[in-house]
Amino acid sequence: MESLETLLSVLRQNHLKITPQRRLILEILVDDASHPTVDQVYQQVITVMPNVSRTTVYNTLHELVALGVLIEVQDMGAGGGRYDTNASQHHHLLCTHCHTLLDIERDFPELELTPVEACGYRIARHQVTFYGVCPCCQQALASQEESI
Amino acid sequence: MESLETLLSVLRQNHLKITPQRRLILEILVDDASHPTVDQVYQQVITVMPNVSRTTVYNTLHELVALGVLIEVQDMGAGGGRYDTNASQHHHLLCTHCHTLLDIERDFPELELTPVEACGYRIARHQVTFYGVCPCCQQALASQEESI
DNA sequence: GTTTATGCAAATCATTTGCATACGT
DNA sequence: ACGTATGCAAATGATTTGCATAAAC
Repeated sequence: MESLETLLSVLRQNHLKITPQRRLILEILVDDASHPTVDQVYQQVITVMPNVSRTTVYNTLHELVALGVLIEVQDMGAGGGRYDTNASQHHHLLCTHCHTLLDIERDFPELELTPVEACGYRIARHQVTFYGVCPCCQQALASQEESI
Repeated sequence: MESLETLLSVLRQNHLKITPQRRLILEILVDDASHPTVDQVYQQVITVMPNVSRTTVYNTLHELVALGVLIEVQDMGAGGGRYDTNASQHHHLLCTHCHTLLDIERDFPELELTPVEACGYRIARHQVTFYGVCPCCQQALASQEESI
């Protein structure tokens, strides 16, 4: 996880202005490891600065993705993309029912494509997503079946 | 890849009616391994049956996903989900610039989470996505830098 | 002082919903 | 005949865009 100072210095290096809104959004992202959606970030933002617009949240998140310090995570089934400040190589475990997303901090260095498989692509990284049902939803599904 | 007959029999087994629209959508999916978007399927559909509505395409794709014969594929950056008839275990190689998506037919059976890592999740499958830049976009990016 | 960011409102794009009609079984 | 699927139009929801004002450098 990046520190707030690291993120701020990335902004400075790229000649982006450090506004109170951006600083707040960065603080939220650093503190929130739960892969928040744009709206979840926005809701946290307006509890502190009620006048910040969604546009600013979108702008800032897009800039951070372009700078490579934020990663966009896909969550099919739940509307809207999610964001992850953890730019280090890590992987995901997704509950296909409630869409809870856990980080898997282990690396899988053995995952390499052969040159033939890579088809000339210059490969930058890889991401593993495990799909399953979390303990909560296992219970919910079990009791659902009982009631049939 | 499933054959058209296999898909039709899945529909029959689930008491879904075989309408001309559904049959056409299935034919298109079987023939198109390029992970089409909903809209790309729709565009192909209306070249043959111009009156088919987007609603019907959405309905059919959702039903096929529910039946497990279609898989929804993530593609961040390009608007709209994409669909993959190849229900077998396989992985993806995505160009982060043009969003071309290739199938990697190799399996990675060594990818297993320890019980501790799985946190009680009942894991059903895993999916590896390699991110990189395709040969086309490598050229485009290189000539872009020259012109600076 | 210059450049960039913000916030608003309107526009856009993908997807969903409600419902009357048409069709497959 | 029955029940489901279709197609339309309208609703929704997320994201993007244009632009005048405000703020950071």
